[in-house]
Amino acid sequence: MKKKVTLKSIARELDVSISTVSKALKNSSEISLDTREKVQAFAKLYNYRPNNIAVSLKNRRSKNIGVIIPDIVHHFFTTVFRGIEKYANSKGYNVIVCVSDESFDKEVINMELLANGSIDGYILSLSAETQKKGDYTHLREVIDQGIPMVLFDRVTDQVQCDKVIINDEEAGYMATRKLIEGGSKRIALVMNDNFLNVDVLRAHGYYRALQEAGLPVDDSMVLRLPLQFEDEQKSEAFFRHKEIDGVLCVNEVFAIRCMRQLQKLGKNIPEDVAVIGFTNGILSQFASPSLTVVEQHGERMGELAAAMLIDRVEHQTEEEEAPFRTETLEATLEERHSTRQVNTII
Amino acid sequence: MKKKVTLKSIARELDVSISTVSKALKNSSEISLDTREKVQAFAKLYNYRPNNIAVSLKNRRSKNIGVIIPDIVHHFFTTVFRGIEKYANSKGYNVIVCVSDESFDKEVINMELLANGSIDGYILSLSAETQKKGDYTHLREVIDQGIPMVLFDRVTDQVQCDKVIINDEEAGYMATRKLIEGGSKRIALVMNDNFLNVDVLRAHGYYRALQEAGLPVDDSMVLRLPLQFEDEQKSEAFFRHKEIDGVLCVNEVFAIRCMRQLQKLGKNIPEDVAVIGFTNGILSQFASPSLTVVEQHGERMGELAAAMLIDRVEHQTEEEEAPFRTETLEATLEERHSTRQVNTII
DNA sequence: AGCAGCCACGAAACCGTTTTCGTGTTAATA
DNA sequence: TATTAACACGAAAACGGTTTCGTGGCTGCT
Repeated sequence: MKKKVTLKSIARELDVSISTVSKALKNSSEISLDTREKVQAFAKLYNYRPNNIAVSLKNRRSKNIGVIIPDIVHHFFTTVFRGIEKYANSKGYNVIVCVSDESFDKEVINMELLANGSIDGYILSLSAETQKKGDYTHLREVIDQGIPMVLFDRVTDQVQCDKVIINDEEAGYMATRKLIEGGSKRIALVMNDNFLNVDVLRAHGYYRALQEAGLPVDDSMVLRLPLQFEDEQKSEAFFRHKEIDGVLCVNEVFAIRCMRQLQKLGKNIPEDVAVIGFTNGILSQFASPSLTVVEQHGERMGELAAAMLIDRVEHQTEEEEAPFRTETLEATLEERHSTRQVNTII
Repeated sequence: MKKKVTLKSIARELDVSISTVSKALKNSSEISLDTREKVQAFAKLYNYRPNNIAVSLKNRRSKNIGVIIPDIVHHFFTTVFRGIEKYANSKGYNVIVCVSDESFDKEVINMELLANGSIDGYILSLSAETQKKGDYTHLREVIDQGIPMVLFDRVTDQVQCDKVIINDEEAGYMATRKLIEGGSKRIALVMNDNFLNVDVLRAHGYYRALQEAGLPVDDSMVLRLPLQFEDEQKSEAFFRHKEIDGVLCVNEVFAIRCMRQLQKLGKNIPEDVAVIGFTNGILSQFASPSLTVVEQHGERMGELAAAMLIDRVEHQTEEEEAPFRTETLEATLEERHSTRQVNTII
């Protein structure tokens, strides 16, 4: 193992001072051309690279951003992550990822782990447990310490910071409208039983569309499932005993599983029952029939979150900060074959 | 924005020296109980947290590990990542992720970005371009600098370091055997055209199984597709003009797309054509018919890679290092409905 | 010759820790 | 009473950079 080449070692070899080496490598005009060239040549030869940690300590900037997400084996979050990583890298930042695993405690621990100097700011999406619990003190503490933070997707208005979301209420409305326009009258909603804010908003949109269309709003048409959809019987019973001709699901996996169960019960999709899910993942494309979904534009979401965070990190001043922003992306409907075409003959 | 509380600020407030504070917080017996309690109480009150960067600089350990993967929106890699993250976190390490995007240049850049102090070691899977190019100097440089590295899945024997792989040749053999035992005689292989080492090994296993069963080994039965499967026509033509009763695909997406195309051509799966893929992802579970796959045990792979890396990081000495290890996990066959049962009546 | 001013460089502080090595005070011992 | 050991703490170096400020030597001008 070769010993590291540092400013000090270069200075020693070349019999100049450390400061001279440092300046020479930065091509400072303070140093004579002769010395500059000599130092630079030597540095190149021995493959000198400044120590990131030392630089970080000196300018109190790590050039790292911390990303905390509930799950990593998950299409939407990886998509967002890709956007974050892409943008961050282009600005010279690295990304440290922590997975909260939908657990409040892990979220807190992960935040603390990163809180002290490791990162310049956070990008995070709340864990299900955190949203259920409604305890956001760990977020506030971090913000109070002056560490910038951007919340995305699963956000809360209990915390003041920058946020990036999609128009979930409108998206839920739009998707439900789509089902109604396709002729569905008895539309079920399948959501998590974990009180995710996004689910609540999507449900609002769903209710609004039903009301507007004069359709009955019936809470028994709402199926609440645990995050992992373990409860096969519950959903099976639901679909068996309900007369349903449309289903809106808050994610892709729910949608696919519902389609399977409906098909097992002899229903044709989309003829008997039309289905729409959220998240335009690989599953939706390859399902049969392919699934109509609400595209959440995860990658743009990630880029935007990273841009907002880095902007704030780099313009941090002692004076009052710029006001917090909430950017809302427009969800779009990706029509495939699990829904019927709009009935133009009314 | 509150100013950070540091050892220095605590020392100033309590009118003791920095060293006393440092020792008191570590509960050193060198410091009187009185002072210890006083300092600890003060630190707790003001929520003191040691600066990670300073600690890193001091002990030349960042407690970060760098993970470089070709893609993040990808079931297998996220699964491995989950294993890495889980293990690393349990040992107090954070994980910095960089995505090479299957590009050689990005792989090199990412490695350099992390090379100087940011991380204590790398875990990486080679990009397709790197494997095609066969240029591994960037890896050797890093290893020469004494930074530990663990390669997983897409590895090369051109580089001496720890590795974690599955028995790809054997897995390819086993999967092909499965098809043969189900009665398939004309078995196609669908692989990447990018010379991934894993593909080559799986192909070897495929050939071996064919030969052993006395089936013709015909190179025209091998379909090579670009990484993203953009070439719909090529595969369509392949399946249209070949008489095929079994397909082995080197990944899940290939398998699903092949199934779709075969179904479009009026083939029944598994009756007319049996299909096996690699990667036990969400897609395989929900496809119709559900896909028989080779389970690669990504999460265990990640854990193992992290364990090997951290072990090496923490036992780094000036003397000669422990010899490099290559750990091989056993792939297993996850049987679902895209294959026929073994024909017991011979 | 005297002075200003520039050039090229070095000393030193600083970022926030850890850790070694003193050192002054007190109590115990001869 | 003198010596010593234990105790409790502080000074300072070190990790590897950046940056400010100072300074010696030289040039050019009057």
